[in-house]
Amino acid sequence: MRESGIEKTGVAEVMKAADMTHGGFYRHFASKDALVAEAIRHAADQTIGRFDGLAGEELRAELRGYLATYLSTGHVANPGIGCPIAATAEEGARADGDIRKVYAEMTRRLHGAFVRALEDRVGDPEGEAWRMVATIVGAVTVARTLDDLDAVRVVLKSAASAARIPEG
Amino acid sequence: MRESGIEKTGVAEVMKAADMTHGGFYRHFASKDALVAEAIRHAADQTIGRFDGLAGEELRAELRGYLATYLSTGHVANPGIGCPIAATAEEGARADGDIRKVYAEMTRRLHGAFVRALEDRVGDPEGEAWRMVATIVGAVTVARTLDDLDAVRVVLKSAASAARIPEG
DNA sequence: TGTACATCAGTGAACGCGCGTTCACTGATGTAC
DNA sequence: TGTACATCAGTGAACGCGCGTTCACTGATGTAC
Repeated sequence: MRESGIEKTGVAEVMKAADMTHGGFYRHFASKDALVAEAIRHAADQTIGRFDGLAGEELRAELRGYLATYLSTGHVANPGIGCPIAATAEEGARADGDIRKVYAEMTRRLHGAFVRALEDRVGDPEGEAWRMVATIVGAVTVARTLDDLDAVRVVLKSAASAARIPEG
Repeated sequence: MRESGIEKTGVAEVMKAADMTHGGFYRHFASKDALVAEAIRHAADQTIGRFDGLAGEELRAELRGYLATYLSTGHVANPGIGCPIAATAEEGARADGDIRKVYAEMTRRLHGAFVRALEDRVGDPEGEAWRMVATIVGAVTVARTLDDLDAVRVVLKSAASAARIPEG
């Protein structure tokens, strides 16, 4: 879904990836929307769940690694295994019901990790965390529209220098 | 298309909006993809074409107004009349051919306006311009996933203080 | 241990629907003489 | 000025296709006695 878009990913395709026929799908999910909500939740767990329960320097170290990977050409080229916000937020924002909620939770979860990492380090952790989240999501979104790898690198580099976790 | 997504906007719907039946569509466009390319080009002209040919303080004043509108709750709530990058970049990045090119051009066009406005004002106009573009696109993208207007305001405010055109 | 039965994940065909695209046709407009 | 014809935007029905969803059925598994 991150790779081809939520809309374009069919139930049959998902079931085929699990080596099954599409008929059995409704033994597991009430609807395609239920699958989408679950899939986004799962993608969020995989990509930003690693900050849950972390704090202090441990959290900051984890976030520094995260930022380096996030702002890489590999992430730009491979939305399928990357951040679900950068890959599908526009589609998610158009949805309603459960899916809408899952997106709001996911964004808040990522923001929350930055807030915890910045507490006692900057004057306005909430605002500073939002600025960082906006910068990295925007950088990858914008970079993915470009067709020139050199330009992609410049975008990522300037975002990286603008979104840093203060040192120890 | 900005409001409902490119994929979800049908040829029949477009023709109906023009008070016609869908059959006549192909007298005007070779395919739906051709319409999409043209529509995005048009949306880009409408929203960021206003910087073409401007320079110096005139350009900076125009950009300051643009930033104020861009980072507003109105823009977050109304993708249909807002920035095509923030509304459809994820879909555009998945496309190929002409559509892909239109997106790359549009992003470069917005970036170019910021570069011209920052020349002789900052050390690294290219990088600084990319940082600003990433920040505002990311802020609106992220804000649209949120379901709480107060949180939206915080996101926009911190992006606004991070993306400023230097005075005078 | 062996038999009868209930459960339920998975199958595969079928459904209704909306989509992009095609096409024979209409009818208004403009040009040639 | 009037007539014959070409052009072409727009109509509306039809097409093939892929989609989400339903459903009667299968067959393996587990439980009760």
